[in-house]
Amino acid sequence: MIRFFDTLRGEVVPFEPLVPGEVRLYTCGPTVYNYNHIGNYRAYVFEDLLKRFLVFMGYKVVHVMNITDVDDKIIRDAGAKGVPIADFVKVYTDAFFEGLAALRIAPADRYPRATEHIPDMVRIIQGLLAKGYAYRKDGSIYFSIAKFPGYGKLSKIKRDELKTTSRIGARIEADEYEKESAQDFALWKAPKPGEPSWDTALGPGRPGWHIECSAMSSKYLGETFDIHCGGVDNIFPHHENEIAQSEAFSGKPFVRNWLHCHHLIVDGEKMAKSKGNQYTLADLAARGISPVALRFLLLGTHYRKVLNFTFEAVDQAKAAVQRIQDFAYELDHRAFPEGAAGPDVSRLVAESDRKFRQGLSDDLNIAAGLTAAFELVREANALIARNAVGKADAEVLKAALRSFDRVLAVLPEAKDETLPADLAALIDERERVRSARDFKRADEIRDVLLSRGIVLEDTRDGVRWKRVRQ
RNA sequence: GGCGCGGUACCCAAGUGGCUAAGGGAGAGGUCUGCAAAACCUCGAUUCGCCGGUUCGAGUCCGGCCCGCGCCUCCA
Repeated sequence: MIRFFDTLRGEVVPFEPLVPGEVRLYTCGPTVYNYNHIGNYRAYVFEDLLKRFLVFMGYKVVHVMNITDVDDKIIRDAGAKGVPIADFVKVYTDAFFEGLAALRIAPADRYPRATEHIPDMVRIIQGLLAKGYAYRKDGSIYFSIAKFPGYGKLSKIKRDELKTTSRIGARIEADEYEKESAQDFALWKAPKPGEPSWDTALGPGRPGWHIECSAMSSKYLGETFDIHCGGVDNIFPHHENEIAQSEAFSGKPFVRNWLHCHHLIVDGEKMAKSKGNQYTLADLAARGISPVALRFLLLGTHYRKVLNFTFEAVDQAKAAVQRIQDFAYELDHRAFPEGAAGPDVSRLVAESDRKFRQGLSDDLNIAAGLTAAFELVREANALIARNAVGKADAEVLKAALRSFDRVLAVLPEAKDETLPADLAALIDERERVRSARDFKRADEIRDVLLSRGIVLEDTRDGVRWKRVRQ
């Protein structure tokens, strides 16, 4: 049985999708006004783990992730640069998708854009007006949270405390706003000069932030769907407001399971532009950090815990990934004796598979999952060292490792990589001088290859090479 | 002030009442090797932020305290 922590209920609960065997998943995507930093990607990697695990467990997953391509910051920053919004947004949207691919995040089924769903949002806002949940004020339309009794149920905030419990220094004076209540939020914003505006049945203007997710999730996943994810910072106000809008409009429960990922900090401190620790993938690439090592690092801390990013932890993640990759390499390249699969390997594979499933089924306990995966690696290596693994065993182990990797996604994609001719020639030369016992020259060649990212291993079956990332 | 997460070996990180406190990294010793690499074997917390309490028994439950971090109107 799979169990997840549900933010709304505040406890770990059995996971039961609305339609057996199928999971409808909505994950909050980026607002494309800047390059994503590793904190953003932590959330996406967590969602990838969730989705890959569900697929691994046999579910069909329909995954939708929004792209917010109109909002205050986009308008502000595009304006400051003097760039058309469409061009401005494209740069960061493209970078976002590159980042997903680099981190081996399995693509969603759809990436709906806010600007392409204005009519869907208008329809919901019209409905909310008709039902009395929304009101007009100076060309804008607001949602009245007083009309929605369940307001605050996700974030555990009591409506009457909202006014007084705001962070010190950030209190909101009701009269600064043109709303009936300071806590009401905008569904539709009146047009302003220089801002994008749509002419709709509501009048001219642009959508508020929250309404897009209500519109696009219900359009593609239904008015009630299984899982909605995001960072903890989205709990309030974003997801709280989504619930209010969606449930007020449809009269049905919006989401069955809310999963929120905690934040990433760097060297024990919150990321901040002023601290210069808001790393992007490009920043890390410039330091020679491979995306797969980063993926493993982001994956390795349970999603409901704060992840402390350090460069030491990156090195450790890299070493751990290397261990798994080396094991796969061994299975692919070692000359195993002929023979049928033996009971030791079968038992090992069955046991680690059981632990892997059981671990991740427990609210995505990734540590338990990784323990199972490393158990397979360690025990199989021990059997190999004792010469107890035949060809058929190796195939069974390979299949098991590939199976885990459907979730972890850290193994090299394609093999059969060919070595540049000059490097291949060097390896041949080294073999010649080695048999002539000219070890000085042999070691020189090894150093040359290492500087090109190639490690040589002399085995009983001959020399072999592999690539290492710096 | 409200809501929430966490303090377990040098580092990362499981474990939520009971066999010898997972796993990974780093480290030490050994096997193998021309030397390496990889792999394997061995070692590594009498102890789980601190103080009380409950219990035959607590890292695990209860109370108190200390420390770190996050969210509280648009930041994943």
